[in-house]
Amino acid sequence: MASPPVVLKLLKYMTLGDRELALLEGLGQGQRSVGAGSQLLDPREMYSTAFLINDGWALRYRAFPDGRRQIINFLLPGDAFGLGAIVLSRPDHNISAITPVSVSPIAPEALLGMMREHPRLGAAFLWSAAQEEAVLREHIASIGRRTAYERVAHLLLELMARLELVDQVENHQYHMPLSQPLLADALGLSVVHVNRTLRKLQNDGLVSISARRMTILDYDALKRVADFHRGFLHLPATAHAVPPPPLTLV
Amino acid sequence: MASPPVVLKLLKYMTLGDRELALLEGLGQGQRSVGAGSQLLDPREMYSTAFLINDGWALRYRAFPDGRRQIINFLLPGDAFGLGAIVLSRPDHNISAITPVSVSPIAPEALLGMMREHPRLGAAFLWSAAQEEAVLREHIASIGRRTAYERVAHLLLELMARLELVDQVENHQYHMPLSQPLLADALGLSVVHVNRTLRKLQNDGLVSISARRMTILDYDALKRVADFHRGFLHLPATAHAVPPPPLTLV
DNA sequence: CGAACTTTTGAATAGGATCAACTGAGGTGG
DNA sequence: CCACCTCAGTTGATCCTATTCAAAAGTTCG
Repeated sequence: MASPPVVLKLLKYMTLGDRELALLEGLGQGQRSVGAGSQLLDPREMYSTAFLINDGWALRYRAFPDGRRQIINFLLPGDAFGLGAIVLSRPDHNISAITPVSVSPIAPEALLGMMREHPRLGAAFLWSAAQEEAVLREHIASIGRRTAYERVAHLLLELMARLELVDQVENHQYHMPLSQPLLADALGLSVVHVNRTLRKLQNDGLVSISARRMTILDYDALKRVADFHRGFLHLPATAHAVPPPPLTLV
Repeated sequence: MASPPVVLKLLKYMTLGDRELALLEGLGQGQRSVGAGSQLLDPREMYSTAFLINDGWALRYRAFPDGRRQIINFLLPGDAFGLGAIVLSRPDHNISAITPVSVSPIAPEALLGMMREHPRLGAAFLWSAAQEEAVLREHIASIGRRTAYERVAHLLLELMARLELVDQVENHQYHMPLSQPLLADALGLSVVHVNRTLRKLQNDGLVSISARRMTILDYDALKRVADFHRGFLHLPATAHAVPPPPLTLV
């Protein structure tokens, strides 16, 4: 069986020993599946347990009383959520499933214990959290100062880079289950404008989209447009357009 | 002598014992001061040590090649920065001092050690980090979906709420050293528009500004305009317009 | 097959940007 | 001591990016 995405991802940061790998795989126990659209986290309920996403996409959003909403970030396989449970009582945002999603619950104390006894694993998780925060920062830069065209370009590259960490990109091509209304709420744009912008990116020959498959046709041009830097993923080796080969297992 | 701001802040989350307080105060050793405009963190240099802000304001920003820039967040007394040093090699953003700033260096390992041996202090720091991330999320919601008027209103309330944590608000009034160009880069607006928006907030009788002093005249109206929720600070007690009294020292 | 949603396009509008100009407050060096 | 520079704040006029409104056509799915 293939490694769960969280293992694939952490291996991009450091090599892990057998014991560490076993522990990580152990986290994947108790998988449960939820359908597209399910609420995974709700501010009206208390935090309880955290989850690791094994498969599928989810989104974190802030809803306004008048119906507006802003998507904070997308959660991909290998990402965790709900870790606020360690120190907070109630979430301040929603998380819901975009596609059918498979998650594994993680007891926050178990995670803390693991981090205490295996500092290298702890560092790997901290790296993952730091990376997520970097994504948030770049998102702020995007909606604050990039034009619509640049914003969309940047998001498409960010998603590709993150999916590469879990080996879900082939030939600059990946499955992208986001509808245009979702993109609009993520990028702070209207649906109409997202549509026109995507169209223009395709007309300009930078990307090609069909049936939820995204193909990056001109990576370098897109990178230039978006001022995209793979460095925000904070990979240990020098980052390139082509992802580094996974580190060898011990 | 008054408690350093980091102590004031963490006491809003939980009571701390004598030993814990002593350790915290110990972090404030080795203060150094830098002038307004100094660079405190630069992506061109490697991460080294982290810092705790004792006094003054700083800002974290992402600079674009063509001169645009986006301010990610403001750092106030009691905030830490540079903790990425624990797991990352190089920052992906800049931090620079807005006012003269006094900082205390913290060796990342010392912090980790303290968290290991004093889990309650560890939880308090995690709370502080979670709070900072909540600010980032709300910032995304702001620039993504709030109008200019709402955005400015929200920022003014956010700053007040955060300054309350370090006892720097009196009578809905606080020192606000941000120029309009800075506000513009933080809110994703042009300077001209920030100016007009601030003017309108004053004409509407919601706030009053003079000589870097911000006075919130109509907290409730402002809160309604901005859809501001004090809950994003994740204070343990129910949050009110008026801050809860500081918890008694053990 | 119909309901609900997504994608797409056109037309009109508006929120905010850009350009330009003037004022005032510090700072600095001759 | 004042000319000169820079930067913050302000206001008017114009432009444009992105929104809103509207409507049609394609998709998905029970």
